[in-house]
Amino acid sequence: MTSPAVTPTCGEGELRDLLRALMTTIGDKWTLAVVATMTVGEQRFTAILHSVDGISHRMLTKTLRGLEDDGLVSRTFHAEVPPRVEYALTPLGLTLLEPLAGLSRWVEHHGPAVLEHRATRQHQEIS
Amino acid sequence: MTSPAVTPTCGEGELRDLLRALMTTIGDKWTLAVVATMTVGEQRFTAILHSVDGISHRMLTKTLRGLEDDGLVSRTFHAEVPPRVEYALTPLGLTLLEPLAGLSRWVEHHGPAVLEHRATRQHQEIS
DNA sequence: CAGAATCCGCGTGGATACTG
DNA sequence: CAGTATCCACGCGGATTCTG
Repeated sequence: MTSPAVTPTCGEGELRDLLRALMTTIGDKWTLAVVATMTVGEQRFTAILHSVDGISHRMLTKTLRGLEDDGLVSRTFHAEVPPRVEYALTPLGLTLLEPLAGLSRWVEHHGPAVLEHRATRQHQEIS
Repeated sequence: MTSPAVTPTCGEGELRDLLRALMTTIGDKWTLAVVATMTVGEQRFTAILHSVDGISHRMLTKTLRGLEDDGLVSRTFHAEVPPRVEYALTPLGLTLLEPLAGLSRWVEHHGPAVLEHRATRQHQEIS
């Protein structure tokens, strides 16, 4: 058959463009890991820094800025000494977890198959 | 509350790592658009090239290579003159459309809200 | 403790030209 | 028509340093 019955929601270029814009955001190197870490609740900067493991100081700041700009994460600054900043998923951010879980399930089921395909690539890599 | 009830599937670092690896793939600049285009059925190289609009010759090749390596897209080469190559989503590739549609729905509902947040960013950009 | 600023290497992606 | 190869610019991301 030349026309599969599967027709996902994306039909117009507008939506596809917006979709890709957000995918680029959450698909970047650290955003996903940070969001995953924050599902456990409000976290301090250094707590996230240590949880994510591998993320640099600077990248965590940038990632959180991005999430904050998107309205997915709230930032609460406590002007104490020493200063304390708490981050948490906003209601909007929480809604993202559902489709994200769907993707996660797909990875659980088909991820290994993808990796096998990558390993046994047909067009062998040049010597 | 400090511990939301939402606990997505991702709990272990293993899965989160794999998830991010695949997110990076499908979240890259063109993969999503190409997959979306290919939901309509088997396509020739140039057909996709014109459908995606904005993608360069070279990037389409690389993107298709990636999808092929992942086993999401099949490549059929017809040794004729002129040569003809047809690409189609594999069964595995088709399974990806479901979670992708979930994400697409999220973007439909909450995407505009995200864009508004981006526009009215709290920490004003320095003059 | 949180984060802004600087420097820099590297990968990505665009334009172009060449092959089969 | 489909794909590869080369060149090059830009932005991401790491390491480091400095401030409140």
